[in-house]
Amino acid sequence: MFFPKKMSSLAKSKDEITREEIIGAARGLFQRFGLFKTTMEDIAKAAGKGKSSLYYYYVSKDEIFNAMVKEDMDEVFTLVSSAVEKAATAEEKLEAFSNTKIKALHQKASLYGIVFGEVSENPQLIKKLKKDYEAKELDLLKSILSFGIKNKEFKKVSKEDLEHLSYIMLSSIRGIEMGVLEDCPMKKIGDRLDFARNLLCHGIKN
Amino acid sequence: MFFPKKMSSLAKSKDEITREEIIGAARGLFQRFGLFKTTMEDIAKAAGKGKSSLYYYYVSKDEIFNAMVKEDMDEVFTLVSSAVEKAATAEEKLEAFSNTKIKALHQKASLYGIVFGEVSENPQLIKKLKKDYEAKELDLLKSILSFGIKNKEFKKVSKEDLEHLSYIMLSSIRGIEMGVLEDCPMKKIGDRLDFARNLLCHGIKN
Amino acid sequence: MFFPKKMSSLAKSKDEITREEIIGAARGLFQRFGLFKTTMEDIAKAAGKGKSSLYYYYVSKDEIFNAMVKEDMDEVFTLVSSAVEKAATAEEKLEAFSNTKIKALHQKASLYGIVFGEVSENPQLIKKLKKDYEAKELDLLKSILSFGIKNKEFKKVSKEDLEHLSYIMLSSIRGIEMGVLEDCPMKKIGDRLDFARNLLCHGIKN
Amino acid sequence: MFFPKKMSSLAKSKDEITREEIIGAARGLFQRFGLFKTTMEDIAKAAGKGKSSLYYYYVSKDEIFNAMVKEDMDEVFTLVSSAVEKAATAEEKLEAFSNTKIKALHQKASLYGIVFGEVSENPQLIKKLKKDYEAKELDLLKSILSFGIKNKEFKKVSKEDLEHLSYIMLSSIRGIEMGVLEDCPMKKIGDRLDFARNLLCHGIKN
DNA sequence: CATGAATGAGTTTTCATTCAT
DNA sequence: AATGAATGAAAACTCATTCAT
Repeated sequence: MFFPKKMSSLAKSKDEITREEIIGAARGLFQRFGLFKTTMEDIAKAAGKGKSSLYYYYVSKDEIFNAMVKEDMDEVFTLVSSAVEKAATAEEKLEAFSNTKIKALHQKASLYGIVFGEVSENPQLIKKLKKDYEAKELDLLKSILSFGIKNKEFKKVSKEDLEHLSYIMLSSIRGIEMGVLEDCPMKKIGDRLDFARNLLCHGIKN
Repeated sequence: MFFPKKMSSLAKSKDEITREEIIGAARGLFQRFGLFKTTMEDIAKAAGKGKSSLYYYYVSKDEIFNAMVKEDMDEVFTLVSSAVEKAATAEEKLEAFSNTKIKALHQKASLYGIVFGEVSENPQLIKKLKKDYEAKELDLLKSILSFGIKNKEFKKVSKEDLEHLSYIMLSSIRGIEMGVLEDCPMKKIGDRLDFARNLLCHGIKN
Repeated sequence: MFFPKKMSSLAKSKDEITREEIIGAARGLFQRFGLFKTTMEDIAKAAGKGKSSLYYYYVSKDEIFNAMVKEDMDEVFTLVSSAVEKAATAEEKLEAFSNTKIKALHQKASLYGIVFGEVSENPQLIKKLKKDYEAKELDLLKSILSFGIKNKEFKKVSKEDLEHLSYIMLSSIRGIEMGVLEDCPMKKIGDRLDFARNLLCHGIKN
Repeated sequence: MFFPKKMSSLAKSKDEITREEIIGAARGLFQRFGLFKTTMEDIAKAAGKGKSSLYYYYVSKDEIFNAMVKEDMDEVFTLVSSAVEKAATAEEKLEAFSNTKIKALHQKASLYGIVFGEVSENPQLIKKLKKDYEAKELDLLKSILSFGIKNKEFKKVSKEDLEHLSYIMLSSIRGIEMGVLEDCPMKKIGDRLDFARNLLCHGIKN
């Protein structure tokens, strides 16, 4: 044979594909109905599989839930950070950050219902996921601010204040994004983020 | 009988007292375990009543939940707005707003689990509650800003921007408050809110 | 009122009656099909109740099972020991012992399937029940033998041998009774026990 | 190929070897957990095979169970009867019988959990196995007694009484052996069997 | 007023078994 | 010869809710 038995890491094994299918089916349900109101029956039906087949791939409903959350978080972060990288100035980077994220969240509204909200059977796992995700976003934000300072776009601030500042920015962005949960139109949320960024820059820009 | 059946609005009828007892018992449970994980059995036990007695006072678990949410929201809002009223300057009012709210939320962490998160059987009701609450907070914030402008503390802004601004402030405050859910110590959250307020004022103060 | 609220210990509360009904319904099933093959559905149907009602009275299937075993054991023992008491001589007492027990077991064949056999979810409990029951039977048997010795019916034996002897007798009786499980007709088992008792009193050696 | 497909009855075909492996793996599980609590998954894992492979060799879980029981019974019986054969006197034969059996059962405690206890899906099969086994033991015992009578070790008895006697002896031995199930130490059970055998030869009456 | 009793309708999960490869 | 994948059928257990008293 020409091909090795172990596929290259890019190709997906059949097992992986099925797992993805299940997660995919679950996502829509979890987003709309939440963890508790979504039943295995629902997921199975949506995935076009037997209920017990789900248990062949995942140990429990909770595991499906957690797997989905992790996947979504990773995806959003990848999108956001690559958009940030492409932007030239710090201000543009900030814009990329909030704009990309808000767009991604639009599709993955689930993340909010999850990130704040329902507690899975294994809350520690979700909490860790959340914490890790936040830490990554925070680092990204800090690096943008540092870049802006080096760049003379922003005022120089103490290391401590940089910490504070980035945290507040992240929180504020999240607070505004929350509107997603309240069916606020994307456009409006985008405007608000722009406004806020603008506002913030007059407080911190050189 | 000497007393009229309909008591004065201040005095509580026995019925009202029992309803409060139930809500009170439910609150602790809902805060700790959420809507779904809290059972009627739990509430009944906590209230020292028979399970079926709860149905004498409330039509369903959902109704208990909604009643509790409303009560908490009202209480927090009353606290916040009276603190705001007492403060002299706009900046002090803003400080009173965030400080009082954060203190109140500390005790009623439930509100966040609820405000974003679990969807009750009757999501419309909770959504309306949320919307009303937000509207009230928004009005309060707008009035503070208006006061500050009239007061010459803040730059004059267009009516439209006032709208935007207040909304963003509210969202940001909420985002920062979110830390409550992540077991962030009160002090730290307070500091962050101070920092943010400060920051904001350099962008909008005269 | 004339009657006290707390009924006399003889009268059964409605709750107790229902519990008995459930146990009664379960008994037939457990005897025929064993612990695992008998489902809560089966028991509920047999008791003329809803499946979930069973859970109102008993925490789990295992609890029903254990309750039944205990009840049966107590009943058999009461029957046996009162029959023994009525008999005059030691040999007659031994006869009463085995005869009464075999008759009782005929109706409660369950006990054997249980006493040796299926392991409930909570094996410790059943094991304790078994041990206690055995200890009571052993005491009874020892007292019969002692009575026979004092009576000059039997040879005097050391205290240690008395212990051994009673244990062996009990085990042998049990071994023979085991035939119940194999659908051996009552009469045959009775005969064998008579034969064995006889044998025990004379030996087979030249 | 040089060798015929059908191997001589001593050599084991690969198929037979695998079947033995499966039975071997199942034995430990069945002994510890019983028929119902042992899953095909467990057996497969223990056998180092895929779950579905078991079905290539055995039609059902029940068949595996029955095959194991049969194997164990045969093994124990072979051990016992060869030990009996080697003994010189009838009394020594009786001793060999009970001692060898008790030692064998120590390792195969399963047999008791099975012989009395769980009912497989196909109870007739197990019942037949049990009956056959019992018949063989009974014959062995009868032959020992006959030998003893011919030998003048034992009193002459009618053919009918011989039947009775051997059955009772078998049952008694089994009853005492039962202690195995209750974690009674081997030594103690051996002592009891000795005591009983002794007793049988002398009687207890004056 | 209050509740003990009862339950229907679900829920997650388990597992022996099948079948295409 | 062997098994990975898939599943139907059932099981134990839960819980909001009803209702007679």
